[in-house]
Amino acid sequence: MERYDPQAIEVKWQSFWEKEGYFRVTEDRTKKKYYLLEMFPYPSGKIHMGHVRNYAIGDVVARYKRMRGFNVLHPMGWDAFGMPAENAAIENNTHAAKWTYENIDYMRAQLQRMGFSYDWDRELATCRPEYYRWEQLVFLKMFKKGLAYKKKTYVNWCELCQTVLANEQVVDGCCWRHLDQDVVLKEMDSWFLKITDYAKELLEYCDRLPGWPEKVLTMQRNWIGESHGAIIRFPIVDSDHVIEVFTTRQDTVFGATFLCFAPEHPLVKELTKGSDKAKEVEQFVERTLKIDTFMRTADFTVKEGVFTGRYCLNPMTREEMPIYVANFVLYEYGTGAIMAVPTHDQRDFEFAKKYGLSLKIVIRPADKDLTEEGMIEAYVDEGILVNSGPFNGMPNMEALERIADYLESKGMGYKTVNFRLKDWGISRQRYWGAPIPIIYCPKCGVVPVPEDQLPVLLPLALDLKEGGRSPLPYEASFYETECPRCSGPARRETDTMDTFVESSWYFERFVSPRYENGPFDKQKIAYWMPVDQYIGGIEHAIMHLLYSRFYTRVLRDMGYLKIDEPFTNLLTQGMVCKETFKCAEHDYLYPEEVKEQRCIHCGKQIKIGGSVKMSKSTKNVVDPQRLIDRYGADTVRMFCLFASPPERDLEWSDEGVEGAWRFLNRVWRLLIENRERLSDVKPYDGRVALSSNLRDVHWKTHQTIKKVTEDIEDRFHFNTAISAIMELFNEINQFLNNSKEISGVAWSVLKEAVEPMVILLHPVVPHITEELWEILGHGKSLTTVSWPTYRKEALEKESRLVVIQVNGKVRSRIEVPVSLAEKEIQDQALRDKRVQRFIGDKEIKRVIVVQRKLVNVVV
RNA sequence: GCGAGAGUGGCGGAACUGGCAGACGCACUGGACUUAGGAUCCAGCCCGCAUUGUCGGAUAGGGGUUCGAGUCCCCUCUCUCGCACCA
Repeated sequence: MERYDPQAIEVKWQSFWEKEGYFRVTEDRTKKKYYLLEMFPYPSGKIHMGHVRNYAIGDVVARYKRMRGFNVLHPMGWDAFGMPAENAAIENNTHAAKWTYENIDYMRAQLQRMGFSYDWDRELATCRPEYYRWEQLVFLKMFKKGLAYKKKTYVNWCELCQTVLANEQVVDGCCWRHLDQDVVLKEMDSWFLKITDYAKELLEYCDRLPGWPEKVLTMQRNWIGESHGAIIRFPIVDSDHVIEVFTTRQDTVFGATFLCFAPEHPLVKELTKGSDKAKEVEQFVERTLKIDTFMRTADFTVKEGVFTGRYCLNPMTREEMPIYVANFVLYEYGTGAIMAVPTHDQRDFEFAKKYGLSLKIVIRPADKDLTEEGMIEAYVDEGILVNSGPFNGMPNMEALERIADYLESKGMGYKTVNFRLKDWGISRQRYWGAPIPIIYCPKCGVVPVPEDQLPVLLPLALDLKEGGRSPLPYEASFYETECPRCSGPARRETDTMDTFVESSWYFERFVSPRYENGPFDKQKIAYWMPVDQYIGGIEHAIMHLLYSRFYTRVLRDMGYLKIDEPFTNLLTQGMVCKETFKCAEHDYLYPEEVKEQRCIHCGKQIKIGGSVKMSKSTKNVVDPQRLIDRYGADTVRMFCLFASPPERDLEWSDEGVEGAWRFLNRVWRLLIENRERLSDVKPYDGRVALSSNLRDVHWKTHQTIKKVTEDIEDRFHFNTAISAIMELFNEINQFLNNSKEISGVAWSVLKEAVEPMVILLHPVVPHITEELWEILGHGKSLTTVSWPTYRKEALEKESRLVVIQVNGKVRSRIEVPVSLAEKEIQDQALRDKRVQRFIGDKEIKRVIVVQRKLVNVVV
């Protein structure tokens, strides 16, 4: 008998599909389009299990939709700019570009070996000028519309490296390359994209994305963080300055007794300049800024601050309020300053207690009395206004509105909506990224590179400087240029763009990846966009998806496309996890470093850790390549899909892979052993009456088609779809094993079961099914075969099992005809011997009958 | 810390709308076949039992709603993801 030889079969069909060009698509108006996209990978070296899982999920959907008659766009490309290339260049003494392109070649071959049905003609890499030139163009257009602007910001800086550090390069407040070197915050001029202009729309459209998981939408809503409130102006004593604060509690303004600045606030320096407080304040600011923001502002962190020596006036009471700098105030949120109402805000209360600042109650609860002296925490609930001049006696919810109106009428402030969302900082002081197309001219200032001079090429003949510094600011041939306006000597921007910019529009470039007259061909974009189904890791739930939604709107407002949202449906898949091995001496160990629960280096007993996301740092990775070599791509695909539903984390199990392998072998054997008989008959057509065994096979066949179709179509639960196919297989197999002689009718029923089984399996394990389909005597490739449909008549059964409970506990089961009336079922249930035993002589209080399912007798 | 999720046998998971808890697979145990088995086939497999019963208990822990809760509500615990320069 022919053995199942996945290596031979898989390569055979991969080259067949490629030769026939089955997955290359063009705009075909006779078919419904379906744009399926998985998040493109960063070319880090070789594919990992996370990729395999993500793309296996996508490939099932792509192949399924094709079989349902859709014109499926399924592209793949590379998110090719980024920091790991720079790190690898330093470590391996190579060039970021060389490293990246080699990785791409290797990983492309791996993806092809997995049999994913991509249209490879559309492949793109974001590090190619043909790609990033359009990003530069869009940047220029954004600059001209005021959507790209520069402002000061703070970055992590290592004095030894003389470079900016990414958050992940900061370890416990120190540089990752110099663990004894404190990271300092350095002020820097950076480019920002004005995503806040779209905050309102991005928020509102969260309600119009029914195809997205609710948890992702909730996270996005919270991230955007809309809050309604007011800006209130506090004039500074002995100064022309007015401090604006944002508050959602303008109802408490009469109780504001001091004011706090965020440490970064520029007015802090100005107000203390030359005063005796200057030094103390500066030291506090410096100390505070070293602590990262979320530790600094955590609830449990002690509220700290320093008095600036200056005062401002409460615009309502005209009383003087001391001005502080406080650790819990965020510069990035609101105006970077707050009015402190210690009686009605817990943080303000703690701060006031610590520094002996005055308290003034302005809201009184209905049910109890409050006194300033007796307060042990802030009163933050609703109540009636007191000590608030004309607003006394007003419920605070009403006062919110009325006080805002009053402030507005007196010019002391205005109602406003504030968002937590900040503008998107895109400047990176890095080499391996897309250059920002701006020129600085001593005479003309900030000048955009003329569009006809694009792209600003990233010079490839450069190496990273000491400490990983970008060579761009040191490379005269790059930065020296002439001003496009005055032709005088000028300097290029040497910052590159955040790689999130590339991934914010690649899905739009895929519709016309070689188009040379603009970022995309409008006709094609009109046909393909939006993406019907986007699939990727849950870790991108906020930033990547929000940036993409923003960027798509920017392109819309520039007239490039007419859609609002890029992704109609979203599937967020969980991580691939595995247990870890840890040795007391040698830290994390690879599985091959463990022998009989001991470390092979020192012989110490190892500790088996809980299952966490596969990663190099915890050494719990499984290399997909090894599995492909051993079992073939089909087995790997099957395991990834079978082990858990996509949105949950996947628990890695080598034994589970073995199980998938065995199942494919069983399917293979069943067909090979019966190939002659199966190819000789026609599938059962429903005309001849069947014996009960055969009727079960027939029923199971149609039941399985229904179940698998619904599992894939409605909820992407491939694990249960595969289970259902396994059940059908078991049914067929058992029939074959239990029958001494198999009639012609039986063979036809078996064929009616086996063929859909092969087709249903095809999206999951495309190679083996193609081979089996051929063995069954079919000429055409399975990729062109339609998805099977089930016959309703085949699913009808004449009787039904009804569960009988007494007081909610199952006590008996009866078979009843489907047509039996509710009353009849109830009677039959009550007559049941076992039920009677449990009822005994107790009184029947109530009987609940659920049609065709259950009877509950309450006694 | 804040925001969002998740928790079911030895393990991965199933139970989709509140209606038989544990489908399917793995591991394990016993048997068959075999020169051999890490191949294959058959059977068993949540826990408990001084009543082996279509008995009792059991879906992280505690409480509630309901004729009925893994599923809905409240509290607690644990784990995971995101937190704006990793992608």
